[in-house]
Amino acid sequence: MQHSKPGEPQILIDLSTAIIGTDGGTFQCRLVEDDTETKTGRLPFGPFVPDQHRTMEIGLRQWVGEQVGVGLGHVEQLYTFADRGRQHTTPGAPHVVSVGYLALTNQTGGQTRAWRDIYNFFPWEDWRDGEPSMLADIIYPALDSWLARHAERRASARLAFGRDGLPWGEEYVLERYELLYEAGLVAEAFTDGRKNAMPTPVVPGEALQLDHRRILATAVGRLRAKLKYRPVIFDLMPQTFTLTQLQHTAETVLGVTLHKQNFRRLVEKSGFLEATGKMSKARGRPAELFKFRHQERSERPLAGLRVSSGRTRSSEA
Amino acid sequence: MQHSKPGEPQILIDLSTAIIGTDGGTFQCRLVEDDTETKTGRLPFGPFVPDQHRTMEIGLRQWVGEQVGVGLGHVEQLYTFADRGRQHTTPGAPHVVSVGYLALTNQTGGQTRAWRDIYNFFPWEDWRDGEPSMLADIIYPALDSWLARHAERRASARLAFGRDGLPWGEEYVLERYELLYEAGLVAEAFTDGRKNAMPTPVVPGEALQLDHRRILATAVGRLRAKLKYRPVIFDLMPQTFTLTQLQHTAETVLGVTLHKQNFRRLVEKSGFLEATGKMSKARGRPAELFKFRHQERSERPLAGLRVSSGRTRSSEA
DNA sequence: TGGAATTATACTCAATTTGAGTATAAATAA
DNA sequence: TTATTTATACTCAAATTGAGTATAATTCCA
Repeated sequence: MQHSKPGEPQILIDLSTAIIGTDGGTFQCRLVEDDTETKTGRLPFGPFVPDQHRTMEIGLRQWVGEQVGVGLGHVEQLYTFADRGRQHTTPGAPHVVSVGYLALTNQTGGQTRAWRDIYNFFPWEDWRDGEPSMLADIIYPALDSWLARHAERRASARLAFGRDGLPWGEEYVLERYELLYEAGLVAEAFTDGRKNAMPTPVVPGEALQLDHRRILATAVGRLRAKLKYRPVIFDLMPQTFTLTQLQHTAETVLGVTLHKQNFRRLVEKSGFLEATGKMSKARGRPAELFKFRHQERSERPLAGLRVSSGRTRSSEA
Repeated sequence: MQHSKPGEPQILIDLSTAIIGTDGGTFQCRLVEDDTETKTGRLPFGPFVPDQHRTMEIGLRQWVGEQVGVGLGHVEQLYTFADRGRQHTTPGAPHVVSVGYLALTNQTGGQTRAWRDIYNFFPWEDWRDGEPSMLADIIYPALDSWLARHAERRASARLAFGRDGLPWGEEYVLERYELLYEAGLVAEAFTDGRKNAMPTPVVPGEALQLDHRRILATAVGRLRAKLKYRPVIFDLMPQTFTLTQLQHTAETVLGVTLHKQNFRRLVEKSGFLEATGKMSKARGRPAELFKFRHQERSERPLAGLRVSSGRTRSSEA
């Protein structure tokens, strides 16, 4: 069990963070604008330097602090990606492993253009107006022709995309992206030099540098799953908010619409909310402003936020 | 964003795997016997060598294959640990980061003594005979005296150990172990040189080398959580099994007892089981032998295996 | 040989949770 | 002052869950 011999290429670890927030119905991720030749964006990231950073999370906070100026709420490690051929591809260079993190913030911002709508990168994930037509029009035909040659992936595709009567599971974001990558239908498959990749991406959706779209997919999938059993949604909210604002945030993250009255019932009995007595002023009847009870955070697992979808936005009109 | 400069110590990545199985009511983990000076065991592990291993999972399978001879079912990456002071502590040596994996097997074995009962390492996690008395006798007093000096960890401790009327959440295995470590009550805290650590471990439970008990705690916590929403339990079962055997496996993993009739109902309607028509022969009335329907694996998320505990073993008598 | 003990399985029933509404209240906009 | 918009309260049936009771099919052993 020798470790590495002198001649072997070094391993470097990159910490890459998907900083996620919402802003009035848009689902945002903080990107860093690079002046590289490629026009694609990237996540804030930087090397993990063990001598300077006692833990990876400390390193992450340093890079985020240097590259981005937002306060972070919940921070969580996602996954460590090390597949050859999906990171830096310069031959002979040290091998780079990336450790992906998810960080939540309630400070998304208009000030810079660095906040991008996450559904730009995964347009098939937004079902708030019903099933995106690109699924039936573009994705399913392309996927099916690939599945014809790769029958062993059929079951995964059924589950991931909820086909043949299976339900769409909003948390399978990574599984869907990975299938599209394997099938050669997204831009990164071509960039990474996969044999079956199409030179022009078949599926709509903007690419990111390196494996950052994969990390972002992992982040979104994890966040969607976590929303259902932990009170992380409050890290995306301002100090006080109405129940409708809270619901819109949940809908934005999950990419589906929810039944209003049932959402109310769920969230009210969860015990996480405290009425402030103040009222919001907007168009219709004013709504009560609530705030998150911090003491409760660690007590209850927030059983709820089960997805029981309401009507879609379009059918609501 | 320079990567590493020439003089900096190298980073090495270790792949460490908790191989978990069950055998007639015992919850087992495969350890490797080392002839080091310490008498503590370790998980199978080895370095990740990017030039030889296209992915980390390939590397893992190589190390497991070389050190252990079992077939693996479900394999899943757990977490990447890099805290300074909790891995190899030789000063000046390259910094080692460990990527922990969980692997399930149905081939645990009497042949070697390398299979150890997981509850040896976490005796407070086994509630099948009711709440272990060491909690009230040893752990809570010691923890409380530490919490008196660390009020900021009070809320985490309440949640992790289910105190003041909160329920015991069987999946918080890692959170409990980490609190005991932070409080200096387990052997590794002393080995790692934490200031508040007791020279003799206060809390019962065998230690492992390096941070392997932490990785094992992560594995058990993840497995317990996953059991409730994915059909991973079948990776621990032999080809055919009775419903009671299945229930015993679930109870062994979760560390609690379950209500028999309701467990039946849950698992029968899940659609994962196929009756074989054969019968088991044992003491009482023969039970039907079932097998896992592989085609179903990817279809249903196995909503169930909610923990609704039955009577404890002791009160059953 | 014939209970007693042991284990498996079927079925019941009340309490709770969920899904999908209807009804009504309190504002603004025209 | 009436339509529109949004918020909130309440209802009701279906499904799920928690906790049993009842009964069937074996082996153990006196």
